[in-house]
Parts: sequence; structure tokens; C-alpha cells
Amino acid sequence: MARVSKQQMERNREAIELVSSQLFRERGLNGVSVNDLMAAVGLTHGGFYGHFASKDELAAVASRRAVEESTLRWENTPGEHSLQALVDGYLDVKHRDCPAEGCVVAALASDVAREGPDKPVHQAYLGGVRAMLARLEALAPQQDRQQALAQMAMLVGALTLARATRGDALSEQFLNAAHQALLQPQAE
Amino acid sequence: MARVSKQQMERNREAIELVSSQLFRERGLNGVSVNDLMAAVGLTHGGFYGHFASKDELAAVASRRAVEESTLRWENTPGEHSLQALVDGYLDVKHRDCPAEGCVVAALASDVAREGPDKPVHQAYLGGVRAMLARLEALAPQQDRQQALAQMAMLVGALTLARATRGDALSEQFLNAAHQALLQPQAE
DNA sequence: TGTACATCAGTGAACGCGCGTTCACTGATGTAC
DNA sequence: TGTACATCAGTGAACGCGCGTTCACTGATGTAC
Repeated sequence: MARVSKQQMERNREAIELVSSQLFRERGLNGVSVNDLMAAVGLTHGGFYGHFASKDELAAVASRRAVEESTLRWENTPGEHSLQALVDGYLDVKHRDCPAEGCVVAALASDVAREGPDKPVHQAYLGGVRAMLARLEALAPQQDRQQALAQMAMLVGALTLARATRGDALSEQFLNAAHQALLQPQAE
Repeated sequence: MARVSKQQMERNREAIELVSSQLFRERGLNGVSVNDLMAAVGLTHGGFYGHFASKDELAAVASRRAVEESTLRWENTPGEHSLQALVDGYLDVKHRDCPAEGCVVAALASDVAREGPDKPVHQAYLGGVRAMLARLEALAPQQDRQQALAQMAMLVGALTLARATRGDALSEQFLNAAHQALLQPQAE
């Protein structure tokens, strides 16, 4: 195999972005090599640099893509625009077990915190945080930003802790307790 | 330099554990090499395996140590056993900026989630989660476990998000919003 | 429409580098007399 | 207490390996006539 058509090249680039956006969420930015990514798409590593300037650039592109996908999915399900639906989906065992298709904000938080502030992934990540926050804010009574920030912290924290304690009873307990606290804040 | 006294050897081992417990929290389990650790202590990498069977084993020992330190610090400040004091310290800018001396549960959550379930660091991490949860539970009215789980999720989530968004105004906003939500849950 | 040729997407060997781990060696420590 | 010697903590070269990135090459694509 050597040169491919422009259409095929575009399809290859799409595939690299798609698989990266999933593998980065699943294994972290440093848990996937360029070789892994290209192999997952059925190509060899050398061709990578015909598509992207560096792995860092791809990390930013793939993160932006994950945010866009999430936004599209949200906008395409207007019937489920309620705090209940959002929290149900976010704190579900399925979401805990499938980070590859899940929230990029939760998946990459530590990686982004440890990367240098100059790395291109930072801007993409911030965009994801703002998008998630905007959804919560729109759903809050009087669009209470303070409440949205706190709700987001609890969502991300519960998911992160549930993933880190998977296999122990605590894992589901974090999901359930946060679920209850978010949906019945005034319960006695 | 070659053989050292038994006392010195014990001091060296202590130093490796101490510096590891800090560097692992700061840079993650895969962000620090055996060479980094030994150099930080003033030794060369080869001697490492006279103290520990593997880097994985050290990760577990260092995590356990971080939990123990935190427990000792907590028990030595009985005057500050209030939810207010705990939350004040946890959601402080200082804690956000110094993960090396901070909460190991927040620092290593992603690393532990991505490591295989057989890795020895898992048990140590679970111990940290249980210790932090126990503190919150003891402080909650009627020792409400559900509330402690939800509070812990919000603490860890806010700190994680604040670290990932450092440099942006959102960072302090996460800390402040979670702080307020945890200490004034019934506020209008 | 058919042919000749320039372009360039993808290949795979190679680069320098750092990783976790091993091991022959050194020389101060600790011990037996 | 002093001497002779065995022990063994730490050294540093070396192991195989995988990383991100580069580059000469290939041969199908795309184009000019």
C-alpha cells in the first residue's frame, strides 16, 4: 500500500481522530503511543506526521472532537434536557466502565493538570469544562452558576472515585450517593 | 561511596519512601522514574532494588505512607475536627497548587483507575479512600454515610477540576462554589 | 479517451532517548577471634 | 582492644524494550497534454 486517494486520506484522518479521542479517554494521553493509534486504524506509525504535527497537537484535536461529539449528542436529544436525565447518565455504571465514550472532562482531568500550561490540549479541555458547565447552568433554577459549579464538581468527583475504586462496594456507593444528593438536595 | 551502615540504610529507605510519596502525588505514578526518585534522594538508580522488589511495590508503599501521614496530621490537630476546617483546608488554593503534600486520593485517582486491578497500589489507595470517608462520616450529623460519600465526591471533584483549569478564572470558582455548597447546604 | 509523468500518502528502517530491571564489582561495615 | 575477614549497600554499565519523531523510498493517484 502506498499513496491513497484524497477521499481515503480524509477518511484515514477522521479515523485517527476518532480512535484517538476514545483511546486517550480510556488510557490517558501518555497511555497510548502513536504506534498504538495508527495500528488501531490499520496504518503504520510513519504516516502519522503527514496528518498531525505532533502527538501533542493530536491530543488537542482529539479532545476538541470529544467535546464536539458530546455537544452534538446533547443537542440531538432535546427530550432529555433535564437534570435528572443528565445525572442518570453521568453517574451510571455504564459510564463508569466505558470512559472511551464518556466525559472527556473527567477522563483527562489529571493528565491536563500535569501537562505544561503551554500544551495545546489545555484550551480544548477548557472548552469541554465550559460546555458541561453551560448545560448544568441552563438546567439550574435561575441559572444559578454557583450551584452548577458545585454540581459539576460532585459529578466529576463521584465518577472519578467510582472508577478508582471499581471492584469494591464503595464504587457504586459513590455513584448512588452523589445521584441522590444531586436530585434530592432538600431530602430529609 | 559503597556500603553504608544499617542506620544509614534505613534512613535511605525512609528518604526514598518520603520523596516517592511526594513525587508520585505531584507527577503521577508514571511521571516519575526510578532514576528520578533515587537522584532526588542523592543515590543512584541501581541501589533501588536493594530496598524494593519493583516500582509497583514502591507505589503501594508510598501511597500507604501518604495515607498514614495524613491520618497522623489529622489526629494531631484535634482542635480542627470540624467540617469547616476540613473543607477550608481541602478547597484551598494552597492545596490545589501543592499536590505533593496534599490528598493522595485526589492525586492518584486517575492513575489507580487505569492501573490493572492486580497492582499493589490498589489496596493502599482504597485505604486512603476509606480513611477520608471515615473522617467525613464522623463529622456528619448522625454520621450520615450517604452525605459523607456525596461530600467526598464534591471535594475530590472540585480539587481535580481546579487543578485541571489552573490559570483560568474557573479554577478558583470551582473551589469557591464547592466550599459554599458544602458549608451552607441550606442557604437560599 | 489515452498516455506520460509529477505528486505525495503511506511504509518501515532508523534516530536518540529514557524506561524498569539486572548484575559484576567496590569498599566500608560488622563480626569472629 | 586490635586484627583479619566475610558481608552486603550502593555503584554504574548493560539488558531489552518502547517511545516520539525523521526520512529515503514506493507505487497508486491525479494531472497535463
